[in-house]
Amino acid sequence: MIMDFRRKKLKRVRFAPSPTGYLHLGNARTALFNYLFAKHEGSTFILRIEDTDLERSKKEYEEMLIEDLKWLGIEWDEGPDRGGKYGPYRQSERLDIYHKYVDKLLKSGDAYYCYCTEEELEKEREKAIAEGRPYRYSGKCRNLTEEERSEYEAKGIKPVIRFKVPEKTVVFEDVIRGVVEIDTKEFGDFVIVRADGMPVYNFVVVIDDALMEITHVIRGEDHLSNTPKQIVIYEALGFNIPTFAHLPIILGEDRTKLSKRHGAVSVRALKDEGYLSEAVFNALSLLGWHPKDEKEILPKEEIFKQFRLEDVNKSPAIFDRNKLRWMNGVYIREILPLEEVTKRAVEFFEGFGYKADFEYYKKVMEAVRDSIETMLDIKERAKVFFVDEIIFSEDVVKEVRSDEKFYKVVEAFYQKIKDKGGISKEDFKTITKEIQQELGVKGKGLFHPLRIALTGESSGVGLDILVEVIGIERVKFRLKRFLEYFG
RNA sequence: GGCCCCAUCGUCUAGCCUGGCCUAGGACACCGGCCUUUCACGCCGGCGACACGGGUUCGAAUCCCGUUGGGGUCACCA
Repeated sequence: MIMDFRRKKLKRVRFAPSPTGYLHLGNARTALFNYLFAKHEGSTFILRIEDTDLERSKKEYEEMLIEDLKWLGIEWDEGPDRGGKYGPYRQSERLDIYHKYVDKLLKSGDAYYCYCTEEELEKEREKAIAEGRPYRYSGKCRNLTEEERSEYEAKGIKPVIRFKVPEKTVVFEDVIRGVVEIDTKEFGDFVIVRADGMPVYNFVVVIDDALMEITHVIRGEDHLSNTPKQIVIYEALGFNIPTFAHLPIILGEDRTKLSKRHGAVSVRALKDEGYLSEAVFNALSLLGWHPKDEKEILPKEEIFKQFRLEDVNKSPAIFDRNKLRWMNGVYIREILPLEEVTKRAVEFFEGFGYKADFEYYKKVMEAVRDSIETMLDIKERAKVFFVDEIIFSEDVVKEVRSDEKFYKVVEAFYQKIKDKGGISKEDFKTITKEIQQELGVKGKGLFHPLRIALTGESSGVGLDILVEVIGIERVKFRLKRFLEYFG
């Protein structure tokens, strides 16, 4: 029994963004797949902030990252905002830890000081490119004598620290890509500590993943070529090597890696454009992965249940906005309860200057939710519930004038309601039935004039609902305006 | 350019490992129709793909080789 318990060691995964901008969809998908894996396996999910690039990292970005992740519905067990046994979870706060391991590598001879200046290296690099061969660091400073070192120091050159890469072929098995083999000749001795003393990504990521006891490193395919660099460090330090899973990257419509230049591809932008987090969550989980049956609208629990890393496909995917739009529409009209969609819609109503109380918003949402796909669509679709000053376009004027029944229909309707104190959907139906019989108009011939009179538009929500929601006084007001305008 | 990865409708994908059930399935988009006395939702139908060329095999989307195309990566960024 005790053995059994020990064997069931919890898996630990992490999402490690650098706070250099908004959370974009590529990273969001990586975070999501880590989260899905954690949920499926019952493992621990860690958020770690990779802010060793002092130039680009900003505290504000970290806060936005956390906000966006939470909005998406991704939760972590340990992180900079909530602590945990393996903290701190911000790399800028772990510098002393890194330096301990740098010293260790220096002592064991696995790392060395390098005094080559950036200018020198740049020259070498240019030369290599000119000669058509790939650039690798020459290893010039690998075996400096104490005298040579003191000479450089005396000149005031601040050294970087490089890892002494052993000559070998690194082999590892990636959960998604299978066996990957890369020769260390491909990269050569790389920098692990900058001249300013700040350690570099490929080094710190190893220390953190090892110390935080990460068992599965799930990240974007763009890190595939970094993996052997990291493995040689794991080996030099005697750490356990985690299991790797490199996700296919997400491409923009031009088939290159998704980035800022592809326009609004941050989750923040999606949120502002009126997408629901549930829909984004659902759509993102279908990029590179798919459930066993053909149902695509899936509640989170179902995704947790079915998600398996082994089922993630290898080919990159282009993010399909159209499908997200459609899916968002499904969530708006079918999945979320009316009360909930209305809550989400409030800020948009207010943003459009459509002022009303929650109950009114709810009625409007009930009327329009079948015909909108994002909250931004509310602006056009719900306008008729808020704006009484209708402007008749030239085309409308022409149309009304050219059809004598047009005016008559509206007038007849007005006559029937002008003394009423209220109007319901049913009232509307009865009245239109009467007009149908009296004037001999039906279908479009009947509804179109009323729609124009009440909204100025030739399409929109069901009129029976419209009149009920805006109420008798506003109906009278709008009809009277029409009649006066064309009378 | 070196190295690595990928390759099914326009897009997301099922099938590929364990060849025959594939006349290649689903979804979005698009087109047409039905429902609705108006709008929308919904329903039904249509269009549309195994990158190419060689093998292997009785049989290949599925296995092998090559070609082409696309992508990633080559920092004192992450």
